[in-house]
Amino acid sequence: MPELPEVENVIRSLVKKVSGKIIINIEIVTPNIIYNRMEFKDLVISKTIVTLLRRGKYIIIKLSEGNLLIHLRMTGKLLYNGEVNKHTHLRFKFLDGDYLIYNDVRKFGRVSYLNNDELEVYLNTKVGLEPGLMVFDEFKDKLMKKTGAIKKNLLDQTVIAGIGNIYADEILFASGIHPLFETKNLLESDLENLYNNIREILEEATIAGGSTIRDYVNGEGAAGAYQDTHKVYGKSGKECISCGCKLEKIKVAGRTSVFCPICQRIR
DNA sequence: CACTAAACCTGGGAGC
DNA sequence: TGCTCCCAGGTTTAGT
Repeated sequence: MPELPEVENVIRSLVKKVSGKIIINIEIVTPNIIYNRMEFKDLVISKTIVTLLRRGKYIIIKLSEGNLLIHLRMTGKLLYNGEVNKHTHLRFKFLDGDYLIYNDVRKFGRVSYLNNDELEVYLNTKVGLEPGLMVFDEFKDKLMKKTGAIKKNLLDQTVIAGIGNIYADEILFASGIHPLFETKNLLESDLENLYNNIREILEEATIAGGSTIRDYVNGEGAAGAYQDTHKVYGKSGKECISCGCKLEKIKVAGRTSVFCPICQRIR
């Protein structure tokens, strides 16, 4: 489900609500969701939530000691005082009676406890450039070290963090680049277009509350609106808004990719 | 080393 | 109505 704009909206919707809350109990319905499940309760109960941060698609809940690292994968949701149902796998109860639940239809998401050193090591090895903070030269250097198709490299979280299947397709369309275009053949002008579109599209999507295709809602249960702005994602067979020809669908790096064969020609 | 397929799961939609 | 098949905002691991 969630890519950078969605994860960012989860955090923005929750940070004021849960900061300062003291965790007094955790109901673990589905232990598989948690990595260090044996010690998890002992490590987390009685800690206070300091704040929420995002790195790529990861949610970091900073505690008075240590951190919760959460990845929502496809259908994970963090909900503040949300509805407990058969997809609720985790429930953090606070001293004041409020609570935070982790719901996930497909159970792909993961939650773990990491101390500050472990968190830093993990993020440094797994998570690449932050789109809103990266400068052009580091973006170019890191991307041009990769081989193969540009779409595969945009989805590589160790290069740029936070781009998923929706925004990769939207970014490539906005940049006029075919998803199978070889990264090594990108021109300087292509790189500039990509850099600008990555930042602009993710920022606009974040402001719109993210994209809700099916499941996504923020921490208060509110859907996003950016799906109304999508130009290619999920629109195979429809007309290109720019040239009017039919959008096509191919598989790249195992993911469905929609593009305009005229506006995104392989040069 | 690089790329692909399978695995992890459940549910919605299309087609029959 | 109901069954089967395909597909899904992601990542890791096993296999070629």
